[in-house]
Amino acid sequence: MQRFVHALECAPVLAVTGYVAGTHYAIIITMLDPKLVRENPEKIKQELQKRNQEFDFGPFLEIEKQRLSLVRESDELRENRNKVSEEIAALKRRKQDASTLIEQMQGVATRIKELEERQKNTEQKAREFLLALPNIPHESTPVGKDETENVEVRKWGQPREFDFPALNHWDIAEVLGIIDFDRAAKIAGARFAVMRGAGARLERALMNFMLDLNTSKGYTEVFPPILVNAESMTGTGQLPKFEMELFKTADPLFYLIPTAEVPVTNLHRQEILEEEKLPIKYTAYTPCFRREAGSYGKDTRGLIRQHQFNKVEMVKFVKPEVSYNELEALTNDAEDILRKLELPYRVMALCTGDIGFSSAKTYDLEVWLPGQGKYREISSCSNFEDFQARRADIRFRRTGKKGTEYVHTLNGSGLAIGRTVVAILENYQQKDGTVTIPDALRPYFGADKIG
RNA sequence: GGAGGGGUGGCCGAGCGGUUUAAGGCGACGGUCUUGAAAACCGUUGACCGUUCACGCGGUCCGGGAGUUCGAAUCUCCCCCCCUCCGCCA
Repeated sequence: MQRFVHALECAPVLAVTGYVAGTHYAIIITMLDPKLVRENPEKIKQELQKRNQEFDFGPFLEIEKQRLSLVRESDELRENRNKVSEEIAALKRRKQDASTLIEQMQGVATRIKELEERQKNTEQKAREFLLALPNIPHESTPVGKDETENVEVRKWGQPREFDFPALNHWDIAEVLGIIDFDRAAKIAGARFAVMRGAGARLERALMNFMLDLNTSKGYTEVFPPILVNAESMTGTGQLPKFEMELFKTADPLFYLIPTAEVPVTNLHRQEILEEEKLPIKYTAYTPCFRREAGSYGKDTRGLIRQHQFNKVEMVKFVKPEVSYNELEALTNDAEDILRKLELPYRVMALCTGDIGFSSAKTYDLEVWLPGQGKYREISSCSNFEDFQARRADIRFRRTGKKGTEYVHTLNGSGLAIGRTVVAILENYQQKDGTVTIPDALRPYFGADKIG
């Protein structure tokens, strides 16, 4: 029941296959800081144990030792080569014989090539190891083995008391004729829906409502491509591990985004941002596409788990020292949507055993669904710290300081539209089968009820 | 799909095998001059890896990859991206 927005990050850890993006520029594909891992293996190992995952750092450290000595040796040889090449150039300019030096350098060239080959080899191995390491949980992330040990942080709103049996959203929708699952199955397949009439309008009203609310808080609206290349999927961490969760096109190859996080975070891939531009805040509406492989039998009915769904996302690029304040603010912004819609919800701090691969801390927002008598995930707000930024190479420069640092990236749904439709239908259903529309949504919806 | 042009430092732009350790310009920063500013003049001006307590030193980077060579921004091959025109289509 927990997994929705971050289903991707929570898929079982697969073997890393040494994926190499078909790329026209080099991607930095480390995740945790290699130097940090090399120098504090015991500490990292302990931190990752909180996720119930064991890693053997021995082979990695051995490889790194080899790699560094190769780097040193080939750097020295190259230094020598550069110097001698200059001498050769000088001799030739004076029309003197340089054949002895040239002969010497032939051997050096061979040796350098050999070392480069071995260096590349060790780099690849080290990289594979680092790629498989998940992010280190933040100290405030509760330690726990799985979703049963997530911690409820706060609760808002009182679930409504019904004087009639509360229906599931698909039953409500059927009576109203606003969602057509059967015809969706005909034209596409299972896990698709046709929104119709007031249903389609509700979907559209929610998008606009959420985007307007987010932009009023300083988020810049973007409408990005929903097909992206392999580099972008690698930058945010969907590739190589979670390829099975993605839809893709055949020729040419593009990936359909599973969340707006992918194109929006990648907006600044391989950029160095100026300090005064931060924080950068984006909000984006996009359709999202997920294979939902491995979730057979889960939420097969209704709108909860679809191959295609709409979502409004929020993404932030911030300075490291403020990222946890920004996470609280981001979560509050997502909560604000639920409060304005007057939908009861609770906020869960995911425990170390349940947070996503790239996340250091995650809050899930769970909305009350009377039809199921349960709270269900409707938003997931995460701080990735520098984990994604390192991978996607997004840095910033402090004004007046030399050098660069990685930004911290955060994102959260605000909100998943389909699940918001579910929540409205179930929470606002009336005895006569109609559904009233929350006050805040009426200007967007253009009516005060459905039916 | 067809034809052509192009990818060089924050930006513009030269370079087409060895005084390029990437010319020159713009911008930015520091200084001189000035009551202050402008102008002028002088200087500085990236990223990454390794090494060092530090100053520094070394290496790599001219779209990406492979090759030729003692030596590649410069030559060869493959790939990617951008632009222009034609065709086709929304």
